[in-house]
Amino acid sequence: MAESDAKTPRERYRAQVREEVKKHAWEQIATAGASALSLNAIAKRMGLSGPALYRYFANRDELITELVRDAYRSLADTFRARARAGADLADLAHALRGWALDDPQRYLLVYGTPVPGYQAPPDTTQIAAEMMAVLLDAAVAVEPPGAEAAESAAATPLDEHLADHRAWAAENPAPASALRRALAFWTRLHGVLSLELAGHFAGMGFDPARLYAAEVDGLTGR
Amino acid sequence: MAESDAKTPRERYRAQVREEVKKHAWEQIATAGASALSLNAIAKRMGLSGPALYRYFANRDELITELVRDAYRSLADTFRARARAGADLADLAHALRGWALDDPQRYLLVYGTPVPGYQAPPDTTQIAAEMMAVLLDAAVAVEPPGAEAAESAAATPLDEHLADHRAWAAENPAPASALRRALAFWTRLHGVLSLELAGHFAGMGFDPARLYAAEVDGLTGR
DNA sequence: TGTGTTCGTTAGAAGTTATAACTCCGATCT
DNA sequence: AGATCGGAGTTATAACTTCTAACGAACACA
Repeated sequence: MAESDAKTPRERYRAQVREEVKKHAWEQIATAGASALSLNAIAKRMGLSGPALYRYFANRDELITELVRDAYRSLADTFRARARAGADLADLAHALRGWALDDPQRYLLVYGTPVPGYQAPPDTTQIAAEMMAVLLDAAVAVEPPGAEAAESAAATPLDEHLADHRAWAAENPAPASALRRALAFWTRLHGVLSLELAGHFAGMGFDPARLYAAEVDGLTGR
Repeated sequence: MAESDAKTPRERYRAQVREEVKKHAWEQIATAGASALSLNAIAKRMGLSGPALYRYFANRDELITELVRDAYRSLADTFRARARAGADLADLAHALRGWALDDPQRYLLVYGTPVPGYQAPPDTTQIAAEMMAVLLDAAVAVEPPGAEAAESAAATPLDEHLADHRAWAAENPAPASALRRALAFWTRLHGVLSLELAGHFAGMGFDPARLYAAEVDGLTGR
């Protein structure tokens, strides 16, 4: 959708084909995972011959990177939309779970196993930073009021460390306890989600949603 | 190591070659990830011709499954060894992190992105159950004494759910609060570890080890 | 010493990504 | 309108991959 605002008819057509390629790629990924993504198969399903796709994507990696980018954007968009609608930390957690379960492979494309040498393109880390900013604001909102001045609850060792290493918080003046909460939100919920999506809870008998909800409760002040 | 106790010389040789194949496979995985594992490349490095390896592994999947099995066993062994040496929950957490950082791709082979249709072989889920048993015992050990009878701390909604869905705890009579603690141990530490190994903390400025330590502190009763 | 199993080989089928060279259509410029 | 130039799609091809089939040679064992 982002690159469909083109001037020339050629660019319009080009953007449309790229979009169609990505659509087929997502379908393929959803059923067989990203590692099984085949440019040839996509081309054939589109009625094209293999090498034709190289007019639109330099190589397989570029296509996958583009999919990762779109996935990141999708998650950041839902986060931002929810935040604008007044969502609190618990709402964001619920949105995250919904987004993940809606298309597990999309979640795993973002947060799953990377290839060893892979370096995320700068704009995706930019998007990730935006998401953390939204998360951080929500984390600040649930901090007990008046905590900023006195740092009411005793600062943990992690708090002290984060107070000195807050590069990722940019210019957000959130107290260290909020940084810690935002970080825990991310890692704990990802912990439950990724194990659930990978099927590691299968056969254990309990409901992952309850475990998730319990972590959310713990994160939002019980 | 497990299958090297063979009778006939042929079986000895066979087991030795299988072991060497796996050794090369691990090297390849460590540098390029599991998705880039090439039977052909392994054969050439061993001075063999491609199809020769099919005498030892039915196909690529069987080799990878075997590697996953070995990884599981390795993790379960270090857990069990530590537990036997009197390790508490914090020690187990430390061992887990060491094991993961020692060979990130090995950790990701166990807990990383699976292919959609993949069903873990029964014996690996068996090994996973053993690990949970060790974890559960350690979780029971840090429960406040006298909790079993009165369930001292108020039972959370998750506790009630786990009390009714404790299939994975087998015949372990641990209180629900211990089940919850063991589960949180697993998901929270995996959350930090997997994001760290996947490089999602890169550029954020803080030290993942501190975050990990903080989660361990929270898990072991502060 | 003979016999049969197993190992390793080459050949080949059916995939994959990716490049090169060529045709052809369409948009733009004169 | 007509020539031209760029981009789309084609086929052919190279270099990979997994995996099967058929063959020869080596080795253990009776």
